[in-house]
Amino acid sequence: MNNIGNYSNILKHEGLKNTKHRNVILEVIENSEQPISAEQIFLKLKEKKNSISISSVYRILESLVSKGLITKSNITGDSKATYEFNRSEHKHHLICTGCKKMFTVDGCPLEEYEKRLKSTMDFDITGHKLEIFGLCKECKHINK
Amino acid sequence: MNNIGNYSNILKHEGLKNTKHRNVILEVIENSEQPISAEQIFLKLKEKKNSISISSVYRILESLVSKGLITKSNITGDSKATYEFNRSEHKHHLICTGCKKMFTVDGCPLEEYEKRLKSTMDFDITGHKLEIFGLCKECKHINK
DNA sequence: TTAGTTGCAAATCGTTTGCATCAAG
DNA sequence: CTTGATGCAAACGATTTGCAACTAA
Repeated sequence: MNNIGNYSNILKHEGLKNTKHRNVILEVIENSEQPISAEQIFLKLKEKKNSISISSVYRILESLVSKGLITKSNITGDSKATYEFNRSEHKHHLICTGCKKMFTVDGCPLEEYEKRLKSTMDFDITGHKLEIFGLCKECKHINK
Repeated sequence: MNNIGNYSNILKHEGLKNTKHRNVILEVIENSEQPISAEQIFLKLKEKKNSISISSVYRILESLVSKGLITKSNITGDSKATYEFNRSEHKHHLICTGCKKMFTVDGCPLEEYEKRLKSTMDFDITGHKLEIFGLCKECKHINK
């Protein structure tokens, strides 16, 4: 619950105009427990009586990604992209293949490994995507 | 260069009919150095004078994925899905954000980590996707 | 013979774009 | 005022689907 609806400093710092839509979208993404799709954002704004067109959602998301404020992924296996707030802490997600819920896990097991790769492969590593699949506490018992 | 065009045993074992198309597609995927898209497969078959419709390519890919013979990912960042042969060895890819080439690295740094997660999160892990981004030997000098 | 497989064209889905209008700086 | 932001509808690319013809088992 940070930045209650006020991201103007951040936006100004990135050279983006401070519009209501950008503020609300940043708020929605920052306060979302899970990575969220463009359509889900669009619907959230509708709930909040903040009418916006879906194309503007996409355009805003693109600009926020390009400024590094949020991150885009295509992880769920289906075709929709999802977006998440760029926090300093490094997190990954457990994705339940049963109920499709995502669970966040703190920390990242890859730091050492990446250092090793950097020297053995002569490859400058700038980032990674890691998603772990399985069955959550509840779904493992349902035995589908 | 395994299974030179003959995957009939594998297909029979999975309860899939042994058609020429399925054989050639499996061959193309198994012998591809990198994850390959549906369209690339379609074009490869054309080269090989094995005319097929793009919709059949998608249908075959879907059935091979569901049988666990190949794996589908949406990793490249753009919207196309890619497919790779399911080998027993576990491999990941370095993706160069400069030239978009992929480099395969053997081994996987996650086995221990997953065991730990399994106990701390009460989550049965069945798999994961890991892709590492950066700049390859050549592109890091270009300094874009 | 028959259930599974294919090609084709049309449909769908997520996303992007052109353009005229509008609003923030 | 000027540049960037928006809404709308149309365009787009990747993938899916309905249906009739076909073919492996």
